[in-house]
Amino acid sequence: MARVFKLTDTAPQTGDYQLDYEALLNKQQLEAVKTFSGPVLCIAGAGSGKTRTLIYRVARMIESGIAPESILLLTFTRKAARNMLNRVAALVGEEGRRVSGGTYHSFASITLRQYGHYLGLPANFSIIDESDCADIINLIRADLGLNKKETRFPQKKTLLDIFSKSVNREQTIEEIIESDYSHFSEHSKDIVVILERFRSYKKDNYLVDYDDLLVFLLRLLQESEEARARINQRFKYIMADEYQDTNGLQARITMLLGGNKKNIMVVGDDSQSIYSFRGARVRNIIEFPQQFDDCQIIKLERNYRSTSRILEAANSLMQHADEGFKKHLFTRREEGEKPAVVCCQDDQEQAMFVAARILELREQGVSLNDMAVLFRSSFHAYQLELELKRRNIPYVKWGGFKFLESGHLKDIIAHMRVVQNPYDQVSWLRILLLLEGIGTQTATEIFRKIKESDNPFELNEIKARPRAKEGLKRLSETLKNAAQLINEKPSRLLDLFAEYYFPILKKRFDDYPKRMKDIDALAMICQRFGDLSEFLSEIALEPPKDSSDNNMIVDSDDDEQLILSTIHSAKGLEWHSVFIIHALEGRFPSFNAFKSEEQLEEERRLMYVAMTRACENLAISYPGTMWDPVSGALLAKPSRFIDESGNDNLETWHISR
DNA sequence: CGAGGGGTTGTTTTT
DNA sequence: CAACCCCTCG
Repeated sequence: MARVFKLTDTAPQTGDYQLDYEALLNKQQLEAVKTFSGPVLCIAGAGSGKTRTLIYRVARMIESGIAPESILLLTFTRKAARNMLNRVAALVGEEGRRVSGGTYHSFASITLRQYGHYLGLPANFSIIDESDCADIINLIRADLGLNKKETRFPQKKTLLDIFSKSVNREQTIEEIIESDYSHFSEHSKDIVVILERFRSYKKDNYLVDYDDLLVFLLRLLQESEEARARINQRFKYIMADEYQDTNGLQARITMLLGGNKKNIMVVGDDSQSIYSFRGARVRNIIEFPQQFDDCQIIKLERNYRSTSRILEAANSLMQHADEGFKKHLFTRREEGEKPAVVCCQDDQEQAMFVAARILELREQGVSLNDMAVLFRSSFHAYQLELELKRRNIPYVKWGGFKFLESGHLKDIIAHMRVVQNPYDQVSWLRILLLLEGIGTQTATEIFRKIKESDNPFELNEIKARPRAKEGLKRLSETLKNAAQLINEKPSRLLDLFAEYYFPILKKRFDDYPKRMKDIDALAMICQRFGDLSEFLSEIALEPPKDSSDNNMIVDSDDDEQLILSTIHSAKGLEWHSVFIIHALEGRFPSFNAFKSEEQLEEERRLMYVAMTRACENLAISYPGTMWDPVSGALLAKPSRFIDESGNDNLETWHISR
């Protein structure tokens, strides 16, 4: 009898672990945790303890003697990464902090600073965010005279969307225009010209945008064998979370990071893929195993989160979906209450219902922190926000609004950028336009002079109208002072500019006290950084957008707060009680999704994500009728997803006044 | 050329 | 409720 001897390079499993993995995990979770080598696909249904599994896997690796630095954990948000590293540290101690991790974008940023020279990219490149890109595109468009066309020409934001889709979906500009923006097809030549100018602008100014980060990282791994070898040397175990939301570039990056050993574990759930609008491909996770001959597939189907009533409704919804991996979530939790379906008269009544029900639950002892209201798009919550304010219910809103996108903070940051890079055109224009007596013409003219000058902060000689003199002088003085502080902590610079900016703020905005508080909050964040360029690139990469990042943007005297969130931002989280509002055809599913079957599928998965956030209580509500100003239609049909969740699984509630 | 008023527009979702 | 466009006045 021949014996097949299986070679593994897994550390000895002698059982001398500090943690009792067998007792702490279920069978499937344990299997995922114990398998270190080779490719592994872990299909983790909603609430199945995915994060727990990842954390214990890292813990066990470290306990087995694997160097924490050689483990790379790629997650979707930096918040998730930080959260995970904290939990690992709580399990195995400080060693856990040495695990490498972050988003694909932040990983790209760090790696490119180190190895970018292999591509001819200088280490001090600046990362620019979306609105920076939009500003640059605006400059180019004006320069080309394309802003004064008789026929409708796409807005800067739309142009940026087209460029970004083209990168992330790996299609040509023409293809994107044809499929998504066919009404602009007559302009496709001009759009391509703008893209070319945009690219060379970024190259000349050492600017890198979000999409470039991925493109350059992939190129680095593909083209420089030396860089790839060094990176593979460093990272021996790759784990990627939320793999269903990766795009083609990210998938190839993951494969290349795996090197020859292919110690790659990807975790995700094809039913929760909700980012195809920015190029995510469910295919990545579905076809993952086919790229290897020895891929292990582990499914986590036991749900620990929701009551069985909620789970039944969610399962029923997904029976209408075109699923990749068949799975059926089950729970051993109690039955619980049926999810409620609440038909309200209109938007206003819905807001009143949600607010009143929240207060009722609050009376019953549910903390506001354990409740959340979820919606498809952030503006769906406007009415509710008014109602909550009226009733003094404290809340925080996630998604939509971005802290750093507000004008006053961008102004401050523009000043800091100019100190870092005195030839940054977009920032110069921005700060010059703030001055009295200076408009676009003068500002452009001044910048031309600055570009040729050896002493860019010397503005006193510049010719401008008399009323602009005073402002220019003050700006010039401040910038010269700032230049002295360039190697100090960036918060000193920020303080300097905050003082300089205050009179401008006061004149420009009536609500300046509120905006001043934002600037203070930014100063708070800034204190964490020791170096100007570090601050500027971090802030571009992950705009801190809510108080949950311990950024203290919200007054901390309310320790109990209700969460309002877009479903996208609610990913991975859970609450005792969840409200889903505006479940109305045209809102959710959104009008924009009626165009194609795939987009409707994605809306359904979005509803699935929303429903599975709830542990005990779920209420789905909709206004009976509502006027939609965009389409000019009267929306009056409840969302198809309510029916699909199964009438037997739901309980209808009526409102009485 | 700049400032300020007024009207219009159109809003998915995020790194 | 923005951001944007267009207009008029100084």
